[in-house]
Amino acid sequence: MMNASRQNIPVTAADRVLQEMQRAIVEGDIAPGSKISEPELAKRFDLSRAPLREALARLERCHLIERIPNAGARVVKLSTAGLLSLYQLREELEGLACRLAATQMTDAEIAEMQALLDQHLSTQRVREGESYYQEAGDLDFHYRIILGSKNPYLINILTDELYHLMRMYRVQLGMNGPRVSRAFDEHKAIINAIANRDGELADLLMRRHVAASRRNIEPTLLEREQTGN
Amino acid sequence: MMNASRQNIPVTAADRVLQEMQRAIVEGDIAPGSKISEPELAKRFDLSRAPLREALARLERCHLIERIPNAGARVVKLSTAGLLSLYQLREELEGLACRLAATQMTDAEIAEMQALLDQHLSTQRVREGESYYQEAGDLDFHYRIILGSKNPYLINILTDELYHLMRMYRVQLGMNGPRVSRAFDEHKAIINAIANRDGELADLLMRRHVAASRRNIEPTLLEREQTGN
DNA sequence: CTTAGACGGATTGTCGACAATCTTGTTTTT
DNA sequence: AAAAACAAGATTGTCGACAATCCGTCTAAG
Repeated sequence: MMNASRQNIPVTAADRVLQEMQRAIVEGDIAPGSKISEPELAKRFDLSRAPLREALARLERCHLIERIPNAGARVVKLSTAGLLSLYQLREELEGLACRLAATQMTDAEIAEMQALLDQHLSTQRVREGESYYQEAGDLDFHYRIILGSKNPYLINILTDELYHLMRMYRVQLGMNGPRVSRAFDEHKAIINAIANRDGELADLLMRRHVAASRRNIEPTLLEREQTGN
Repeated sequence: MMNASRQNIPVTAADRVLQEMQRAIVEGDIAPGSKISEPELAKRFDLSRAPLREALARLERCHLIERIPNAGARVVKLSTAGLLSLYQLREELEGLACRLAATQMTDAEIAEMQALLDQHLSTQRVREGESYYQEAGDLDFHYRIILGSKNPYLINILTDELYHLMRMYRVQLGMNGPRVSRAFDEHKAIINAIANRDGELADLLMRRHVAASRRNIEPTLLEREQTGN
C-alpha cells in the first residue's frame, strides 16, 4: 500500500544523495541554518541538479530543510519550540502505535521482540556505557512497535517524516545520558503490556517513556539557548 | 518555521499542476488505480516533465499517488482498510489539536470562531440541504482548530498530507448525509470547551465528532466493496 | 507443453543549457 | 541623509534530449 521501509536500498542517484544528506544534516556535518546551494552540491556529489532537486524535495518532506520558492533552501534550525512540538506529536503517535500494536501484532512478532530485548539487555550489561548499542537497540524497539501498529499512514509519518528530525535533536544535543539502563526496563514493561493485549496500558507507558526521553535532552537545549548556541 | 498555509498561491508551474491534479484525483476525474503517464500528462498540461515530476513528488507526499522507482506512479485506490487507518490517525491528531488549541488559541481567535459558527448556522438554516456550504464550513472549522494548536508539525500533517486524502474519501463516497445539522451542534460544543480552556473535554468531543463522521461514510464504502466497486 | 532467455518498445532517471526570478550593491531622487 | 529605483550577479525554475531500466512478447530449449 505504501513504502514503509526505513532503510530503503538506494536504487537511484537521488536516493544515494538523499541518504548522504540526511546523515550529513543529522550529524551536523552541514551546519543548521546554512543555505543550500544547488550548483555547489551538484558539483560535490558529481551529478546534475535534477536528482539533487528530487533529494531536496524529500529532505523537505522529513523537515530537515526548508524551501522557499525562487529563494532556495536552508538547513533547519533546532529550537526549544521545535523540540516541544516534535515530542508533543511523538508522544501522541507512539502512544497510538502501542495501542494499535496491542491488538495488531502477532504472537510471533511479540515473542521475537521479547527475545531481542533480552538479548540486547545482556549485551548492554557486558558493554556498559556504550551508548551506540543502546541507540541502535532503542531505535529498533520503537521501529518494531510502530510497524506493529499495521497502520501505513502512522508508519509513514513516524519512520519517514519525523524519524530523522528526532535523531537530529538527539545526536546534536548529545543524547547519551544515564537513561541507558532505565530505558530497558521501560521497554520491557511496554512489550509486556502488548503481550497481555493491554493497549491502554501500553499507550500510557509509551507516552511516559517518550516524555522521559524528552526531559532527558530538554535541559541541554535550554542551556545551549542561553549561551546563544 | 514551516509552510503551513493550505491554500498556497501557485507561484510556480509545478504548483499549478499540483493543484489541478489534486482536484482531478480527489474528484475522481482521474480514476483510482489508474497509471500515471508522465509524457501524457506533460502534453496535457503543456509543460516539460521537470515541473511535472516535482508535482508528482508532492502528490506522493499527500498519499494521492504511489510511486515505484523505475516503474511509474499510480493513483491511490480507496479501501476499507485505508479509510480505517486514516480515521484512526485523524481522531488522534485532531483530538490532540483540540487539546493544544484549548491552551494556545487567543481569546480573539476563539471569539472569531464562535462568531463564524453562528453565521454559518444562520446561512445553513436558510439554505437547508445545500451541502456545499456545510462542506466549506466544516473544513474551515477543523482548519482553524488545527492552526490553533500552534504545532507546526501537526499542522503540516493534517492540512498538507492527510487533508486531500480525507476529502477524496468524502467526495467519492458522497458524504452529503443527514449529519448537516448535528455537525453544527458538535462544533459548537467543541469551541465552547476550548473557550472554557478545557482541553480534555475538547479532545474527547473532537474524537467523537471525527468518529461520527467516519461512521457516516463507512457503510457506503462497505456496500461498494460488496458490489466489486 | 512448460519454462527460460532474449529482443523490442516504452517509460523513467539523468543531463546540460536557457529563461525567469530573487538578492545585493550602487546610484539617483526627495 | 534616507528612501526608492535601478543594475549586475547569482540562483532557481523549466526545457528538450540522451541513457538506463523495466514490461510484454516472442522464440527456443528442456
